[in-house]
Amino acid sequence: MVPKQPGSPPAEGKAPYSLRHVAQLAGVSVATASRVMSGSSHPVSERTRELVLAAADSLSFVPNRLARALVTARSHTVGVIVHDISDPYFGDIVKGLEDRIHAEDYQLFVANSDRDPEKELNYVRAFDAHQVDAIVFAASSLTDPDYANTLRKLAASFRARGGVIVLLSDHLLEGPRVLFDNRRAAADMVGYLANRGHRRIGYIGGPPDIEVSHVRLAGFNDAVAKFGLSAGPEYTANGRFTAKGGGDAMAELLERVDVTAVLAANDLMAIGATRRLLSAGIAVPDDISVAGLDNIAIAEYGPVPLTTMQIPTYELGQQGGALLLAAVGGGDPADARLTGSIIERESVAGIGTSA
Amino acid sequence: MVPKQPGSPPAEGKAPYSLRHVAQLAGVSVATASRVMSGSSHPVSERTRELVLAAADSLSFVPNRLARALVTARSHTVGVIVHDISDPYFGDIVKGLEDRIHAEDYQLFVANSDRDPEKELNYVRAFDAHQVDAIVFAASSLTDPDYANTLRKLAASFRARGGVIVLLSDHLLEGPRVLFDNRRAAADMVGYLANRGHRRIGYIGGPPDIEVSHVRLAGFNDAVAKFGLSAGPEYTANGRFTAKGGGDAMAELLERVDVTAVLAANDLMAIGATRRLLSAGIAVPDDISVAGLDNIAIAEYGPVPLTTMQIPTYELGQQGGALLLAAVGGGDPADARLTGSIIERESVAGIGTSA
DNA sequence: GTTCCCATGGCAATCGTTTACATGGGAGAG
DNA sequence: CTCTCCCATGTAAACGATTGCCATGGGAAC
Repeated sequence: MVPKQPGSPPAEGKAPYSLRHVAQLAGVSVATASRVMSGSSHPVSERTRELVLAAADSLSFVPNRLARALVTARSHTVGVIVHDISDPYFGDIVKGLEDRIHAEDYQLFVANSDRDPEKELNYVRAFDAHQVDAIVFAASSLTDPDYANTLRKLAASFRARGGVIVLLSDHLLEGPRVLFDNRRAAADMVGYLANRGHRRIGYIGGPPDIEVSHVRLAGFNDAVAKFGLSAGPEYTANGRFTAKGGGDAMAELLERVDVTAVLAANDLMAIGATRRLLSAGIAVPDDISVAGLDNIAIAEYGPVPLTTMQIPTYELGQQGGALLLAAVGGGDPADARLTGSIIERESVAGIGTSA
Repeated sequence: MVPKQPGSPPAEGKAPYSLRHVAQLAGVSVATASRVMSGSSHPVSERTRELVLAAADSLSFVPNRLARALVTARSHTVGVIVHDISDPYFGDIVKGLEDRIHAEDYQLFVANSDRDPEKELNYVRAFDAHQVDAIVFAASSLTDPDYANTLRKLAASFRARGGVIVLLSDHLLEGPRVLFDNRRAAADMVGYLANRGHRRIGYIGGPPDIEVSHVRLAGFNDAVAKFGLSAGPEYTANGRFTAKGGGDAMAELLERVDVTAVLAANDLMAIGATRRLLSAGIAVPDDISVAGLDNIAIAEYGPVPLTTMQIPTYELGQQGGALLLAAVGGGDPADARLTGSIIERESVAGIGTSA
């Protein structure tokens, strides 16, 4: 490694200017320059400060955060692991997270796990190697048993280093979490329908082997009990989480019971159900009301603009960021629980009221 | 700073184990341990290598990439600046980019500019400070003049350091780029309609002050000329880039000319146009065919499943990643130009053919 | 048995910061 | 006019890796 002349012009491939150049130009020591640039609490006279600032400015000095991270053991970076960043659900979360932490001058690494356990573990290792201050798991943990063990070990060693882990969904790891209450979301939506006079409400659920199906069904049942609605297994039908799945389930329901409203486990199914009703000559919402959950982008543009529940994905990310910042700062923040808000469009009508 | 006993148990908040620990456990020097762990070309005997590897493994050693970056002047990180990561257009790009660079062990920083010049510049500075090896601008540059100047300066100093800049859209900066050919996309879509027998094709354009409107209109005109279609200003109408804008423009067009097909500058406008036709009792595609551009998620679920053109966003990101890797490796990669592919759904019918 | 070479490994400088500790000097108190 | 004390600054040791250069030593060649 060839020794570098202090004061020499910056070489290609190296940082254009370092603190040494700034210090030299300002006629002070590197330590003093550092204290000015990093906003240290160590006192520096006003005159010197200005000298340094002027020097830094004239060189367009950009401090090397990696060097700083090396000594402070804080990189001011955060890594987030999502299943698929092209999915707006995660995109929104990431946006909320990024907005929040950027306000405190943190940078965000993004990783796509593609739901592959091996890939996800590698990202955790990579984040660890890059000394991130925190890792955010935006999605639920996977079910592979080897993965669970390895992840626990990695998490432990990451934490030993001072790393923070935040969870935005159900997860096998411990740590500060912020969760969306799916059960309550479904219940609230049924409550909304009940408040508008509906007593016979059907439920179109997703595949039984997916966690969120269960949770939302439970919420549906909660509300059925709470409001004393017509109940029974004949009021629910299942299908895949697609428009077609929703349509088929709707058809099934139609044969069994006489409902005035239907709640679908997600918007795609709600849209499918709406289609099916319309093509059977049943008016939505005049004959049957349809409500969804999730408020995906399509919801507004389906056959009938869909009344549904917005999942606060942006807030999920934002709250996650807040938790993370608190924890990195040494605090022990409490978990957060978020609820959705109902988006009223045109697929739900009232019964026996003017609404 | 209290001097650290080599071999002492790792302290809270510090890297659990460093190369020193590994070296010590393996009974070799730090230099040798480094050579093994980093895959250096410097020869190390097989026996020693195994010793080191075993030691590293037993300590679950994770090399500190920041320290490495400091000396090698390569951080193995990349920053991408998008307008809005919750927009699937950018989400797809980021996914393609991330997938590509992850294969070479690079990590990706993501930043949301929100189309704010000041914010964008700050991100560039932050990325620079974090020593990213490359910055990817996923969107077009903004128009603020101060921004342009400052950005040029920042880019120059970033490059002086050895940084690479890649552009995924029209941009004031120079550098390797990969572009989606909007002009050709529009032309291809018109060609598709012409090939199915349409001679009188209308164009619903976006606001004149938006660059992409112009480019797509130019493509439309290219094809009109090439295929000798009915031409004239009466065949085009403009509106805002929304469903309503498309509907209004469609109505305008309807009053002026008698067309058998319409191309809209984007899918939202195409959907709006379709709605308007349908509510005027004009069948789509039987009376008039409608085609869009972009293939947004809604395209499939509108009043009539829309035939449109898919923008290869994922590939845009992927190619960007490839260019970046080549450039970081010291190469001078050629620009790339991508074209879309037509997604045939149900909004276009043939004329005088069986199709 | 001597010389030489090359494979292997260690020493130490270095990347760009931060920060504990040392130091000098001026102001205020006595 | 001294003696403190504190403010401002500097010196130098880290942080955890990489790598140029040198040292060593065993085997091959003579």
